[in-house]
Amino acid sequence: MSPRRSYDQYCSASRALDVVGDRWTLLIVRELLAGPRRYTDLHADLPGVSTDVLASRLKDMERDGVTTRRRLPPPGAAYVYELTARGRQLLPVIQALGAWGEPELGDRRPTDAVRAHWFALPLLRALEGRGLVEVRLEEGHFHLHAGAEDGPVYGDGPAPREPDARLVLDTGTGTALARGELGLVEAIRTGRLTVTGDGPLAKELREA
Amino acid sequence: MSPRRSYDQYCSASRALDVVGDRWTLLIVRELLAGPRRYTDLHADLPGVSTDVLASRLKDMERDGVTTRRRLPPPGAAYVYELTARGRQLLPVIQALGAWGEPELGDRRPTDAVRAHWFALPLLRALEGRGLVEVRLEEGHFHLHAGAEDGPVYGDGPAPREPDARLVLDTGTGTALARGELGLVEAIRTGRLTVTGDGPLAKELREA
DNA sequence: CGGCATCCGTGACGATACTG
DNA sequence: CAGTATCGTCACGGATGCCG
Repeated sequence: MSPRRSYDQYCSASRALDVVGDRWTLLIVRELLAGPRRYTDLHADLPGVSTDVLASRLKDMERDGVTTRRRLPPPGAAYVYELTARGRQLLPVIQALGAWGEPELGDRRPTDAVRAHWFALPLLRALEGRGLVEVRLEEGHFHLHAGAEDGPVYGDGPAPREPDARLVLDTGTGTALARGELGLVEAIRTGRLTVTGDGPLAKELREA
Repeated sequence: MSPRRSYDQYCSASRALDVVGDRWTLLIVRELLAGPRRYTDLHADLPGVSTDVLASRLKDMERDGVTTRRRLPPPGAAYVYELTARGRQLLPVIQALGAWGEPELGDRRPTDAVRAHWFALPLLRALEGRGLVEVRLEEGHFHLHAGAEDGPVYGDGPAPREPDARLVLDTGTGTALARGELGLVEAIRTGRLTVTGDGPLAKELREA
C-alpha cells in the first residue's frame, strides 16, 4: 500500500485532488454511481484501464472512505464495490466536469467506447432531481434515482419500482442531449423524446 | 508536443478529464483564476511542480484553449499566462472539488504550503457572487470579483476600485471558514469577521 | 471464470543543472 | 526571467500467471 501522494497545499480543492485526482479514479466513481459493481464489470466498462491499476485504485478508494467492498450473499456470491455516502457526494464534481466537457464532446470518434448509463449523467442534470425515471435507448435501458439521498444515483436495467415517468429516445437524441445541443423540453416538444406514465412528473414533462 | 492522451469514452465528463485531468492542471487553473501570472510566479505558488511539467502543462492548456500567453507591454515586459473565457468556466469544477474536499482539510500539516488567495475560494462560495469584496488576512490581502463574467475571478492585493465591502479576519477564522466548520454569517455574528464599508452589500452582511 | 498479483516496456513525473 | 536539457524514479498500460 503506497502512502498517499499529496500536493501538500492547505487548500480543500487540492486535498480533493489528493484523493480523487489520480488517473481513472473519477471514472470509477462515475461507474459506481450506477450502483454496486464487480471488479470484472468495472474492468469491462473502463476500456484501457489495466488490471493492476484498477485493483490499486479500488484499494486506495476504500482506504480513503470513498468505496466499500462487500461480499454478495449466495447464490452468485462475489465481491462488489460500491460508493459510500461520502463517495456519492462526488456527484456534483462529476456533474461540473460533465457540464464543462460538453463542448469538448463533438462527434463520436471510432475509438470511443459508449455505455448506455453514461447518458444518465446529462439526463440527471436536465431533470434536476425530480423523481425516479426509466430511460430506454437502443443501447439498453437504465433508470435515474434523481435526487436520491442514499443508494445508487442511477442504475442499469429497469427501475426497481414503478417509475414516476418513462422516457424513450434514440441514440441521436441522447447524443444531442449529451452534447448540450438540445434541451430536454425541446426534445420532448419536437417528439424526439417520448414521455409515458401518468404520474405528476410525466404530465409535467409532457406539458413543458 | 505530445498528442493528447484520451480515455476514449464518449462521455463529456471523461472528455473534460482528457483536458484537465492531468496532474497539476486544475491547480494551475486555480492559480490563474486570480488573474494573469508569470511563469516564475506560478512556479513559486505551486511548490513541488517541476519546471518542465509546468512548461508542458502551460503549452497543453494553451493548445486546448484553456489559457493564453501574452506579452506584457514595457516597462516590465514579460510573458504572462491567463485563463480564456473557457478556462474561467472551470470555476464550478474547482468549487465542487473544494466543497467536497473540505472534510479532508483537517489541521494544517507542517509540510503544507499556504497562500492567501487560496482562502478566496471558500469565501467566494459563501458570498455566492454578490459584488466586489476586499479581504484582509495576516498572510496578505486579496479581493473577490464575485460573479464577474469576464476577467479574473479573484486577485491578490487591493481591489481595483472601491469594493462593495471589506472583510477583515484572522487566520484561524479563515481556516475555520475553509474547513466548513464556520459559516459566513456565524463568523460575522460572533465578531470573528469584521465587515466595513457602507454599500448595500456591506450593510446586508452586517445585518445577516 | 472472477479477482487479482507479477513482470516488463514505455512514458510521465520530479529534481537539478544549465542556457538564451 | 523563462524556460530547455538531462536523468533517475515512479506510474501506467498490456500481457501473463496464479489461486480460489
